[in-house]
Amino acid sequence: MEPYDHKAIESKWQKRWAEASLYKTNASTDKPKQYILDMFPYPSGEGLHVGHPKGYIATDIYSRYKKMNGFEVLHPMGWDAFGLPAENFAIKHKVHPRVAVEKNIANFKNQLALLGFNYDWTREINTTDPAFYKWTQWIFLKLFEKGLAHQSFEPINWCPSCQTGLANEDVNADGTCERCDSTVTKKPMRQWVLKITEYADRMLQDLDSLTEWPEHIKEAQRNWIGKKEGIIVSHPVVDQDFAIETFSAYPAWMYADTYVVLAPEHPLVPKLVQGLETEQEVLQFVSLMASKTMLERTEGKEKLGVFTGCYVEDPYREGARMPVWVANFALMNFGTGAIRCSGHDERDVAFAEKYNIPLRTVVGDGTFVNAHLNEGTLKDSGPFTGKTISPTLIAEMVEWMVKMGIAKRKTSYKIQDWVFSRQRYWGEPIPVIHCKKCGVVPVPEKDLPVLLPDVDHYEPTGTGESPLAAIESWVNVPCPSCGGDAKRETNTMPQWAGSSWYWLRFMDPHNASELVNQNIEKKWGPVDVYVGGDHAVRHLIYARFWHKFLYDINLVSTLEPFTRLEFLGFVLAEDGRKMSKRWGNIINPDDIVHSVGADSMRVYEMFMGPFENTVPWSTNGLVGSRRFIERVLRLRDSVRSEDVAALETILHQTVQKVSEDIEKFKFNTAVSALMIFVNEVEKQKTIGKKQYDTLLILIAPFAPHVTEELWERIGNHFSIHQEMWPIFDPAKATSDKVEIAVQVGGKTKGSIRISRDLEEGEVFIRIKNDQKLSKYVDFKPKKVIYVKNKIINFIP
RNA sequence: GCCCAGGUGGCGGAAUUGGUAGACGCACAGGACUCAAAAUCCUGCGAUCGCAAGGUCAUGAGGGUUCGAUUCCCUCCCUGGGCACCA
Repeated sequence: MEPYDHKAIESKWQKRWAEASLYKTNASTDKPKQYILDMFPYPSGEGLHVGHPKGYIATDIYSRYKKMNGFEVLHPMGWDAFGLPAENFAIKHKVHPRVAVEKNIANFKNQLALLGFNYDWTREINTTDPAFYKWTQWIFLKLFEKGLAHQSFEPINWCPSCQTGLANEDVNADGTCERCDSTVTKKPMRQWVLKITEYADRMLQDLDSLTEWPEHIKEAQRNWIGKKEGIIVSHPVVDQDFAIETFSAYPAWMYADTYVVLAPEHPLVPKLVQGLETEQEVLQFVSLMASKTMLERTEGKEKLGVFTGCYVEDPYREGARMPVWVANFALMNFGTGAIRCSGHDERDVAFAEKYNIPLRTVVGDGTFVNAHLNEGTLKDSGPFTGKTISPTLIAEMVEWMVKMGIAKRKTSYKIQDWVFSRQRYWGEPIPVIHCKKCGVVPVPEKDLPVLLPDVDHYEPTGTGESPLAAIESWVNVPCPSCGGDAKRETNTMPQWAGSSWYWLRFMDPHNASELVNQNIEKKWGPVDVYVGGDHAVRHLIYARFWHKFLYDINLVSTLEPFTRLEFLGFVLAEDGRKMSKRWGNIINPDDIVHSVGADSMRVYEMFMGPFENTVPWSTNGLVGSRRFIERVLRLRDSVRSEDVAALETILHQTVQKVSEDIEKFKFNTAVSALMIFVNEVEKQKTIGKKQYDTLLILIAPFAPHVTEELWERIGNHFSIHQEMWPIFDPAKATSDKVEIAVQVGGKTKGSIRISRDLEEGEVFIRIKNDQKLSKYVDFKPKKVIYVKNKIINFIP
């Protein structure tokens, strides 16, 4: 065998493929389409580590497989390059973000090129390209036009280190910034907000239609949307002419409530305490809470509150008055910001005991019963006394409350509107103009894109203004409406803007006049398989939101952007930790390609384990994949012109297994099936030419270079990647002999090789005649259980 | 606390309309080839008792259903992920 010179082979074929434009998508064909997409990368300055290409390898294999099965495949790649990481990198290294991004993209492309991917690079896109972000801005204007983008002045999440406002999705569960881990504070400021909440219900409901999405992703999105159905109850304030509305999700327990709690920022608090002797104390408490982050405010789950001195009427119990408190645990952004509290909630009980507020219970004998259980028989509950809580009863109670005018049905969501402006340089300028006379005026479509101007200082200002505000020549413009003096919006869009619609651009990347040509969208959309990790909530929520909006304005033809989602598991370092500069355990794919070749790396990453599992890198395992390829190379010396009959069955089985496994993204077992076949060929010592061709085609998506080389060496025509995928014959994939287990009383005693589909009596005779097995059946069985081609079990 | 996904050899993992647990690969051990080493090839490799034939135990733990359970049911433990003072 000639030595396996992976470097020569890989560079030779990468060049040939490029010269032949082998991977260019043919847009005008009658073939069925497949749109196979990776979550496009953020071109960071660190470059790729071996974990990054895992998903790209999978989509590469899948799209090669689909092409060989007669599909026209759209498999593009692009760059998500706006946002904080590029900007922070640029500030740190004192280069313009544009320059840094260009350099990083070039580096990423070189690294990807080494792995032999079949991307159609003629469709490459970049979110920071004005030709691209023109349309990102255009979508914003449409959102604005439809009332889904508006300015807000509510306090928002503010990262003091990144010096910008953040969306809820950008804040970790522990209240830190997702990018830099600084503690996020609240800051009141003007910001642009997208009304994603208007789509919350549809995004929740349509999750059920996404049958090819992993359950855990859908569950994460359900949690994030956080829909809760409940009721709103209005409580007239005693001796006042206004009322407080509370939200409750457990209507069966309303008769147990004895007091009401308001969130510190509830707008009625100042009005409620105005002129009362409690005013000072309450307002002090409110401003103390306002100065704290949510995390600090609820630290240690300690319950803090203050009595307003006011009471409200309880519409459930005539004459009953409920004291009104302000407390740290009530949240303004859920329900109405006001709650009824009872003796059936641990938190409410703890608070009441601390401040000596009387409690009531409506279920049980005084020992604590949690309302969340929705179980038990009601007492002291007006017309419902004596009834047992059930879904039917709850529905009945709500209906009665509505009829009596006590309550209204209300749905509350955890998801918040999307804070869409950033006070940073490296993002799409928000295309609006502020005019003293006309107010907010959208930039006319003909003036798009609003180019991001060059600026001397792109560091964040920290003043709540973006660095763009300092460029007077850019900021000052005539109002498009009245022609008077006006100023441009200086906030930019968040990193997630461009990635919220980019899959549409790939379909039609050079179209200057439309966001998407609808004929082309109907041809390619939606994405058939979308592959990536991370972003279970953010990117996938935002993308679904924009896609639904684009559907509503008749630009796309489907309700969902991604039919099937494959979520990948990461590659850990060999030491089991995350690959990170900090640990010094990063493995660079360039080094692996250099030492064992791209093909070995590709095979190994697919063989490591199930695609969705997070698995540590193993250099030993990598060597195993290299050995497999070397064995395939060596097999070439065993090729003869006639097919080997003894290999036919297993070859058909292998074709079947590999096809089914690629289809299901079970690449690890596909590789294993290929190894089993190669083992068998080695046992037979010989393989037919056509059989070897078939084997090479099966391996081609996994190891495209070496199979192309062998394809040529064995005298076939360029290119193996344009061959048709082999079809298996189900009849030939089953052998006529089977090995079945012989059991006595359910315990396996041995096995016997017999003809397929043999009758029970025949099997019994074979076992009787078998030297080893006959001794196990020298009794008269009470019962015999025979499962054809599987087991025979003799019950004594 | 609630929800989701998992728990199988020294390691990654395979097998589920219930039917021989540990495929495939790695690591390890022994052997062949070699002056030697690497590479390659052959053999072994869950635990335990046994010279062997063979037996017993074993898929997080404990119960259950079944001729038969990694697979189905119940209770519990652990790991990873999402949500969480959410009314």
